[in-house]
Amino acid sequence: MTVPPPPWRSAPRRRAAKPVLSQASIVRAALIVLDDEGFDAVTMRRIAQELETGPASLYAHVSNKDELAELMLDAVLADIQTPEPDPARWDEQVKELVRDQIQVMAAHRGIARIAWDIPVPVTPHSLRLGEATLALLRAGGLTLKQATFAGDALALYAKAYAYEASGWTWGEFDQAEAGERGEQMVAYMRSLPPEAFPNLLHVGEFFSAETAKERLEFALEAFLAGLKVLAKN
Amino acid sequence: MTVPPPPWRSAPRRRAAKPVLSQASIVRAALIVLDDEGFDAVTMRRIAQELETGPASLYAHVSNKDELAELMLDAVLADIQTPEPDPARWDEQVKELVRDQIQVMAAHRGIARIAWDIPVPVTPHSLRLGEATLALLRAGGLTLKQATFAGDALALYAKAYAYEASGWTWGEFDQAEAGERGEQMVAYMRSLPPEAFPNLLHVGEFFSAETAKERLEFALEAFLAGLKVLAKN
DNA sequence: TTCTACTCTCGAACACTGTTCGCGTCAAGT
DNA sequence: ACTTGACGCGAACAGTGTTCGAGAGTAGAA
Repeated sequence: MTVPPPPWRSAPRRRAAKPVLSQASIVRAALIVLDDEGFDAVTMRRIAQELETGPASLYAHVSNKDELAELMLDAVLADIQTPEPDPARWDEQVKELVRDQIQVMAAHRGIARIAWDIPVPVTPHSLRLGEATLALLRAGGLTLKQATFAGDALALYAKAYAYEASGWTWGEFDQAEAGERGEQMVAYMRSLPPEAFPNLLHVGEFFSAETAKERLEFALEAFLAGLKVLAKN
Repeated sequence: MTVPPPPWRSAPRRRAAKPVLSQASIVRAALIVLDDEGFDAVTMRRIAQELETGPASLYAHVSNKDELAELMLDAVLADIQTPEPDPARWDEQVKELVRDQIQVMAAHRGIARIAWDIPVPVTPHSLRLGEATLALLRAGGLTLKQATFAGDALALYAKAYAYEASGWTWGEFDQAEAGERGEQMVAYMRSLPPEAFPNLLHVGEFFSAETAKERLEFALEAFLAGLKVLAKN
């Protein structure tokens, strides 16, 4: 029972009025929803709503939610610049690249979660990052095989770290609740039986959100120091 | 409109006939479903079906699906034995502990995925493992702070590795398809433009499922070598 | 200009999820 | 023997990703 539009009012010509739907615009909208409302809010319906349309419309430009996720990740990774390898400070460059990856993922809370849902990322910027990492590691004197394995481990750790970090700042608790939760954590650990948990007892203070960066730096430093040892054999 | 049971047939007295519902039995059933049919099959309905009941019945013993996930993880971690620290071979002990964690998670494909959904694991066996790791690292001469950070990194990497490994053997493709996918991978990488991806081009062969164990060993060796370097300062 | 062909849009529906409500039934306590 | 309280669970709700097919709009051909 649809009624034709009244002839005295010019037809709104919606098609031209609102920006055309495209893969890029869908990805952009999805990222906006992700940034504003978090991972759980990124549903096909919510994205469609953002574009003032229905969920079915998205499937003309994106075949899957998984594919959309891949596109989102790639769009985010595009912000990372890859350096020219400098053999004199290759280790610092590797660290920098990992830091950049994590920072970019932190800028879009929840993208790390999405990254885990993608089995093998073969998008353009993923490949670019992979190649750049390999080049740096080779500049450090590692064989291709060693570089491959090291790059895999670094990528894995970066994703894991970013995911955990996004959990801290976007679990289900908002910023205010996070601090409270942290203190509860410390208190709980202190309450453990001392004879069974002599070490864990005092760990609470090292585990706050403030030490997150420090934990990252430690892991990077240790791993790269190890790489230098292995490279000499 | 329920009809009373016919009097000539003795009422089945179901309540006593089938094993009583309990938290432990629910966790057991959930793990069976996970092992047999994978992560996606672990739904409240499927678990209930396994126990010959309805989904609502589970909520009397388990408040959440998240809580159930935590219980499942803890049940799996129970299989890991924690060693007495031996300062002479602490590094080998750390490796062994990480390997055990990964192996146990590989035994229940998909449990790694569940592990990521748990923000901060504070179940009994998680704590036991954490304490054991700290003890080993301290035996290696690390300060408590260093040990905490190192343990965090190792736990993160173990979870990440286990998750990726479970993806290879249980993505959406079954065993036969996995090999095919792997070869497609190699072929695709070979087809990349050589001037832009001189290193990635030759990486395919190192990335098969067969080298998974080798990658793990490399990462462990590098990280622990790095820890030894850092411990001396 | 008129008709056709084709692409894009999108309301409605399907099968599925986790979770809650509340009725009924059962087993033990008084 | 009767009450009581806890547990089992059918049905329903709100939400998910995805598909179908009719409709609208545009562009090209006759």
